[in-house]
Amino acid sequence: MGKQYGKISMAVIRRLPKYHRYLRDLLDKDVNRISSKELSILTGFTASQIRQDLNCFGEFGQQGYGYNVEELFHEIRKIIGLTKTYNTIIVGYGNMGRAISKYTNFTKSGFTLRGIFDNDPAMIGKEAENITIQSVDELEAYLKNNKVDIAIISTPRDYAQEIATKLSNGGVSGIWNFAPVDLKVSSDISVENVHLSDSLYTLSYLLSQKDDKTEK
Amino acid sequence: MGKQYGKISMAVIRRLPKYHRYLRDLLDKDVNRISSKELSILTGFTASQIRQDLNCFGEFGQQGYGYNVEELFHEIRKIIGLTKTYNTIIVGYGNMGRAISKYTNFTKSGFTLRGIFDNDPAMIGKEAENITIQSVDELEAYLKNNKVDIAIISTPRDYAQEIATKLSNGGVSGIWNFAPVDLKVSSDISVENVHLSDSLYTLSYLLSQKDDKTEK
DNA sequence: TAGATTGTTAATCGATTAACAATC
DNA sequence: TAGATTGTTAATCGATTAACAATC
Repeated sequence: MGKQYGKISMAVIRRLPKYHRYLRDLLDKDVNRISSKELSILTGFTASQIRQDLNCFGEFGQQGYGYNVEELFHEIRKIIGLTKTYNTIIVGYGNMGRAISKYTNFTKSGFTLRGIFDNDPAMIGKEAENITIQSVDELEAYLKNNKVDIAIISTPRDYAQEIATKLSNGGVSGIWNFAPVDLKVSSDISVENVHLSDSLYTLSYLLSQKDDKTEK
Repeated sequence: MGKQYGKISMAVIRRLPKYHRYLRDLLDKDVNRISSKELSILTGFTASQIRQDLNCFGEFGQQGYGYNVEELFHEIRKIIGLTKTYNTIIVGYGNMGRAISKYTNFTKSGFTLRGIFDNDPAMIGKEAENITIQSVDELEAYLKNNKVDIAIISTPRDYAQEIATKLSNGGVSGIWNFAPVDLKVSSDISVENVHLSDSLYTLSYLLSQKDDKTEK
């Protein structure tokens, strides 16, 4: 399932979701065709870059016409892997874990929540999102019996690595990590980090620099 | 407050929080000195890159010795702007807004939550985090009377641009945006996006590519 | 002093942009 | 057909890596 492409740079890969977003919007507005030039105005990428990006995956356009929005949208969905479904679990059901689990967009997109794990005895056994919250102690057994594609780590910082190791040994394919640490896992596992404080700190830096400009 | 530096690339800026993280860990472990070589092992950046990065902001090291951990940590904090405090508000108090507001790390770091806004009548007037939730209708008046450094947008997608415009007109310095849209605001405002679905889609792409490798 | 490691310049690598022939 | 726009190659730009003199 899904085509295997040559070596695609992370820079290109991280632009794919943005193409997806704008193409979906265009589709919602019943736009039929779009040129790389028009798409460049929307996305802020150059037309040249857009054509280069798309050509990593195939020839989706037509000279003199541009791209068919619906067709390109579906191609991008296939490229990203959104035509598949993913068995997902959440480990760490605190504020962030809950917020993620209730983010309906994900389930709608084929990321199906199958399990919730926490270490708080007060929580274990309760229901959330139609799933019974399990103890993290049962995580390893669960992984033996169930194929998990994506595990979401939303535990406190100090538990994250330990959980990641268990997930890694348990054969999980990918980890979506919300804990503020860089996980060490075997190289056959993909880890995507959401480092919120790193993001906020970046904003902090930009603001500090701005202050100075206006002061001088 | 804060030094004004030359043109620093975003690539460098986005590495700063990672330096911050590892230096804090080293400080916690009472490590006194560290060389670019040792730091490269921890962070995964090359030693050369680390020295280049740090030299954008000053000469913090010493030949033959390396860097003093405590000193470098505090320099990085100053560079990022973590020695200041920021008046912060949250607009959109759904699952994500709540999760962010309870993320104690932020308040500890000097990001002080001053206001919460939502458009749900059932919520307005209630207390959360010792703050009375206000109606978004009062946002503009609030901005007239209060200096807001950072506004967090965690509204549904379709409200985000409208809110961003109000924040922009109201003189907010920076926006930390959790809504899955690219906001159009005046160029003197810094916007830092947390596009969760973009992040998940990136992971999805990586998994799709992996599947194929193992199948062939 | 000798060894270690920085700060910094030069070389390399990769990503972005420009240009244009092919063609719808 | 003429105009538009792609796919793709070549040129440029910027970021990373390597090298090394300076010096603690």
